[in-house]
Amino acid sequence: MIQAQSSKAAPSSNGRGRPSAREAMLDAAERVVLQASAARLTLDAVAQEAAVSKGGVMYHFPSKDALLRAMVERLVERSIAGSQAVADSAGNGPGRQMRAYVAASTGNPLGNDQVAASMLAAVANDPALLEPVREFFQARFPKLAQGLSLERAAVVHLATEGLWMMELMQLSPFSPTQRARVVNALLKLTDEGSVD
Amino acid sequence: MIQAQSSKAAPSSNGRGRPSAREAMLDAAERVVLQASAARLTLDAVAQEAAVSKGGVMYHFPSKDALLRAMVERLVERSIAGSQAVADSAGNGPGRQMRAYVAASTGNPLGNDQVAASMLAAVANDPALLEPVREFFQARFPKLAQGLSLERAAVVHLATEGLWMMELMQLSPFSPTQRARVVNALLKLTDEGSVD
DNA sequence: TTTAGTGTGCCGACCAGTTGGTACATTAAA
DNA sequence: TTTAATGTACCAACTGGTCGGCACACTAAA
Repeated sequence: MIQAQSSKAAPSSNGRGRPSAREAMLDAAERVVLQASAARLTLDAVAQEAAVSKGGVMYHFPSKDALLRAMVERLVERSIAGSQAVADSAGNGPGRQMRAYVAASTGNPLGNDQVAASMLAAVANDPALLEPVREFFQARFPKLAQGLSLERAAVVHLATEGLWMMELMQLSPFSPTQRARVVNALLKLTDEGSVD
Repeated sequence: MIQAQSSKAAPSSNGRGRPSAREAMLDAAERVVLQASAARLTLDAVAQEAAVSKGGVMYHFPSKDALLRAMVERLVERSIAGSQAVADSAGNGPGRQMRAYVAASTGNPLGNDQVAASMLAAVANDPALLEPVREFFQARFPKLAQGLSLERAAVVHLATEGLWMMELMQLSPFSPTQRARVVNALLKLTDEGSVD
């Protein structure tokens, strides 16, 4: 989807510097989803994974719904930040934004997995929770499409997200070599005018 | 993903003619997922939606896992059938298979919703359940790609699946008009050699 | 033709474990 | 001492699953 922050030096601080147990709990929640399943994302499981009692979890997230909303919120924030980083590092030539996005999205699969976990947990429990993600997508697409035709931009965007989602569900039919060729083709497609 | 059978005249019969309550229960399960969420797919909910007692559900599906596996199994069967129908209706020219697939996948969203519901239930509860789907994908891609370069075929395939998945999660940033243009572009891309 | 038996499909009560959530005690820092 | 942060104990509701029974169709012996 969108690459996360470098994820190591990233935010273990809560607003004003203190290392946040809250963040650790959200991380734990994502781990539960990735290592087990969205259905096993229970408050108990999060507490155990975060090495905290359930009371500790309930303090930061007064309900499971609140936990899920926080997961989505954080994933959107990360996505916005990552998206911004991508935007900054890329120039303004036609297709530059899209190219950087493709590179980032098809790159580190680890950071993306966490994003995926949160999304999965959200859809599984209540699809309406994805509303913020929807807004993010709608806001981002025009930026990515800069300098490209709608068609070209959409195809590249959809294919990139499609690849990500299929790999998330481990449904991708491509070998590593094939995958590399496909990613390359996507990058080439960000050159408006290129034949293939 | 792949369009289902015409879904009306479809199979309400169980092997040898008798209208199958089993199928009705699978339908009910999909409805629960679509109208509520994957997390609310409980045996009780299925029973209620199918207007049957829980014992009735347990008779046909000795465990929840069995129910989920049956959902996946049916979705794959339907997909194979739909895929076959598409293959038959399309010619053998380069890209014909892919074009028919794109048309079918972006066409009736209703049949696809049911497929989506089953997939969602599966990933949410146990991603390993998707194995049959994975096999289906791997077997189908080469057929769809007939007459196309790997790159071209992959991009169209991924974009089509991406569009489907994003719409499933209601994340698509496109207006109906835009969507039509995008689908059109995908269809055009099945003409190897076309610029865009 | 009756009748006893047999298998299928489903019901409904029950059970033990889990789940989200509450209430309150406890601790440690400011 | 207050207050943020966490632990402990508990609960009602729900969950997946078991079990005995029941109605019906069908068969086969009487």
